Amino acid sequence: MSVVESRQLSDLTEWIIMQPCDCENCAIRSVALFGEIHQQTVQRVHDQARQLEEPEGTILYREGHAANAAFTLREGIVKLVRNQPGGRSQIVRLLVGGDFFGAEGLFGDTHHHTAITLTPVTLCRLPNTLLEQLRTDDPAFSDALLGRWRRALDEVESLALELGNRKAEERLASFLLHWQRKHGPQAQWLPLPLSRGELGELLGLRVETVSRVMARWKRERLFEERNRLIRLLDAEGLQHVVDSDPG
Amino acid sequence: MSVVESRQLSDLTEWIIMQPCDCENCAIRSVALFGEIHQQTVQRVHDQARQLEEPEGTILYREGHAANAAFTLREGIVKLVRNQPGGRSQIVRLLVGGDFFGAEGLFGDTHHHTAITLTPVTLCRLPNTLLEQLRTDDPAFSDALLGRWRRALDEVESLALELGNRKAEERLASFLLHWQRKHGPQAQWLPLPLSRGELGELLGLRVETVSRVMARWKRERLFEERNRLIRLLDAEGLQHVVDSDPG
DNA sequence: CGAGGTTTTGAGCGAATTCAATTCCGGTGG
DNA sequence: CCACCGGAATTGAATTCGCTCAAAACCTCG
Repeated sequence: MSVVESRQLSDLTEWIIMQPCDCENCAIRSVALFGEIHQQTVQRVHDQARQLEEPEGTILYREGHAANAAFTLREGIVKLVRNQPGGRSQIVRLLVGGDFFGAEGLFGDTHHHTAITLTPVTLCRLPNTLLEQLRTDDPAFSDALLGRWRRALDEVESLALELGNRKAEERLASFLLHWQRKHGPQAQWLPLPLSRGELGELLGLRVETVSRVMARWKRERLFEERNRLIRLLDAEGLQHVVDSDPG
Repeated sequence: MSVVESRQLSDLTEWIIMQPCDCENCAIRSVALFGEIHQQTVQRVHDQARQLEEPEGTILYREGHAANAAFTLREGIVKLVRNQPGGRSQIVRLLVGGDFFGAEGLFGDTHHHTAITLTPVTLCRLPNTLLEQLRTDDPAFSDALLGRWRRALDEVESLALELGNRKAEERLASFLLHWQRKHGPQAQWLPLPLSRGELGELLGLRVETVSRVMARWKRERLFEERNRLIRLLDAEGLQHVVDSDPG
């Protein structure tokens, strides 16, 4: 577990401090869910959606619990975790600004993951009632959803590819490069708010394995790390690790 | 590779023998894509969709190629494969009767997988033009698509869970039980049209590993196998293998 | 400073792969 | 009908990779 104690998103007091979502001037509107949609729809969202901020380590919802709302992530990073009966768990997706998640309620389902913030986040909460309205009233909304879902499927398939076909070092190198791309290739210092254990949960490895490899790579100056930021010093070299599979 | 030589779905001659899809009385309509949809929509599909039959080993489409049509699988089994630069590949999904796949064209994308038949199949081909019409005209169609996509996401996440957290025997046992469930718990003999190598491609294991485990299980009479059919003799025992993880 | 969590490092073990060889099996042609 | 062929399945031996167990070093925060 993290050093941060788990908070629950359930206090009534939370609701009082929540602000209406500033949809009109939302800086990330172009990448967020409602980029492609009617002004009228945006207005409706504005009325019903609520923006909230949460610290690191907050459980936004739990696997198996009723799905009363979906979220749009504006700022920060969230992990979606799926648990196994046996006590282990798998991070199935890392969410960054602009991502939409938690809409299982649209199908009358409970949540399929546990969503936990890895950094302080700001997000918009979209109640089920709103989602239902949008789906029935604005066909562009369904299309947007469809696109999101397809992209999510794509990402998880890539993850399965990694898990099934690559060995430890390749997975780690591949992840670092992927993370770099996700934050723009020009970015120097990337946030990496994942513990070694969490990297393991994502890549199907044990803490010790992750630690060993990353410690060595730091010694070999393939990358450096400060606080929870990393900088790739030799992307070339990392790419070489990925490609070095004798398959 | 399989003993079946790869056929391509491209001959013009194929088109001549294709029949209009019998959507009205389609036996699997309730489970197929258009179960929940207007009569008018069904009619339109009837006009434009074409039913076709293909033998085992047919490549329906290739990863990276233009996505001109999607398919509904009526009978048979299809694998969706994703390739790695390094030459390896991962089966990301096994499709059975009623499944819908290959709709990447809806987003202007090329196909994200290679689709290969594992048995003789009958399927309906839905050209992009039809898909576009349906999406814009019938909101229920988008909803149905959404549901399909969500279920697919769910399955792939489960696969990632297997690949990331379980060891060889657990994955195999888990797969056999899952396959049993998929064909109805009461079914005695299940088709298993996957070679050992293909099971490995699905579960992230080498041929030899799969063969060793399955050969042992046959000796221990956990299941039996004839032609390409299997019968689970001790589902209890297999479940125990799955649960035996010390995690 | 001390406590609790995280990271690192070491040693030994077990699991799965690799390489290599043999057996099995269905189909083909003599 | 049977020998033969090619691909798939099986089995063995050696190796490598990642895991487990254990302990030490490191933070960070109270």
